[in-house]
Amino acid sequence: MDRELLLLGLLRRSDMHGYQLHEFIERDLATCTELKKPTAYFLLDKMTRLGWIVQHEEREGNRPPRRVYHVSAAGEAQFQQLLRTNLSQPSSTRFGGDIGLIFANSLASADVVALLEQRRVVLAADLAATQAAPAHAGSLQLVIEHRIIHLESELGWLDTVIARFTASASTE
Amino acid sequence: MDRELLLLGLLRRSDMHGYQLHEFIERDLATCTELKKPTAYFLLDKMTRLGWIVQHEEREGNRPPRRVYHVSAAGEAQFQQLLRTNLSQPSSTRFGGDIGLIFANSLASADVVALLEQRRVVLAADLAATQAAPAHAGSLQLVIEHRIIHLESELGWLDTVIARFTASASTE
DNA sequence: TCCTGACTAGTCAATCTTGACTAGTCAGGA
DNA sequence: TCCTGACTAGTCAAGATTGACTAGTCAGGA
Repeated sequence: MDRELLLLGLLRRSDMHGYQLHEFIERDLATCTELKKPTAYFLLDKMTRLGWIVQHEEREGNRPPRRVYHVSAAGEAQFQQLLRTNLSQPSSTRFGGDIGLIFANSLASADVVALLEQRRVVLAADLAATQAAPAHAGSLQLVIEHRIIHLESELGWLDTVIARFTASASTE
Repeated sequence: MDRELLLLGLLRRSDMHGYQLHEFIERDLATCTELKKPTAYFLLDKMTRLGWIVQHEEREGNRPPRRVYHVSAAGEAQFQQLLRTNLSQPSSTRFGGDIGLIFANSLASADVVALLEQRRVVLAADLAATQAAPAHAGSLQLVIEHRIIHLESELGWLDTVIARFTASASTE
């Protein structure tokens, strides 16, 4: 339901059409969520069926008409509900990268170390890029900081993992 | 592809049937991944089509026959490939819980604080439960530790967020 | 003027995921 | 013996997600 919350929250600020929503999310919110174009349209259609938003055609110049979405009263109520749920419940995170570690003993420890070093480089670059990002206004600042803290934590953990495999590589 | 890696990795250890795989994942690997029953069967069918695994019927007593899966040579190669990719590339994490924070200014700061306190309680309980888990053997130990470190980091971050909203609540 | 490449706006088919269901087996009590 | 509830094994249809595609607009150069 996070994506529905996101769309409602953006539409609540100002009416938009689908493409505009998608662009905004890909450009400005890429750090905290992903929302492909067809998914955005799918969700907008679903929310229209549920009566959370209403759409109307709009025509600008001689460009083809666009569907502009507007949050209804029911949608506003839903937004409040979704927002409270989102804030009060932690979203459980699963680390796909841990699955490889479960099977790491299929490889020589030296190989595992080499592969994890690669992972480390990408992670460190991601952290550096996030830290270098310009200080954003208000609410997005929290998201950026969250990301930085998370990536720092990941790097620290990864280093302990690498250290362990390095140790076992020397005794093989 | 993480789920394919997981299934291949488990089947490589010993042949299993679908239900058995699902049970094992739900019971022992719930901390690091989720894999619903129909998804497991879907992926097993797909991997069979791709030639990564082969299935054969097996009958025990007068129970209904079961399909037992076995990793083929092509599947073994694929496993190595997927494992190396998984280890060398960090899996980018998205925090659905951050979406609510983007719109937190729609609520009174005092309300946000109350909601985040709830989130904190659940998170702390999760951490306590994970720390209390019995020390697992070898590779799963890494996953548990990862989870603990992550949850500690999340709690620390959440506390700074709560502090900020508490501060702004007092000036409203 | 005409062409090219970029931008806008959205659709489609294929794939993936899941809640709810079916259907057989078995152990233990009434 | 018969019934109930739990376990085993898997299916189905509905819903969600995405890569690849379509089709119109527009600016700028040849």
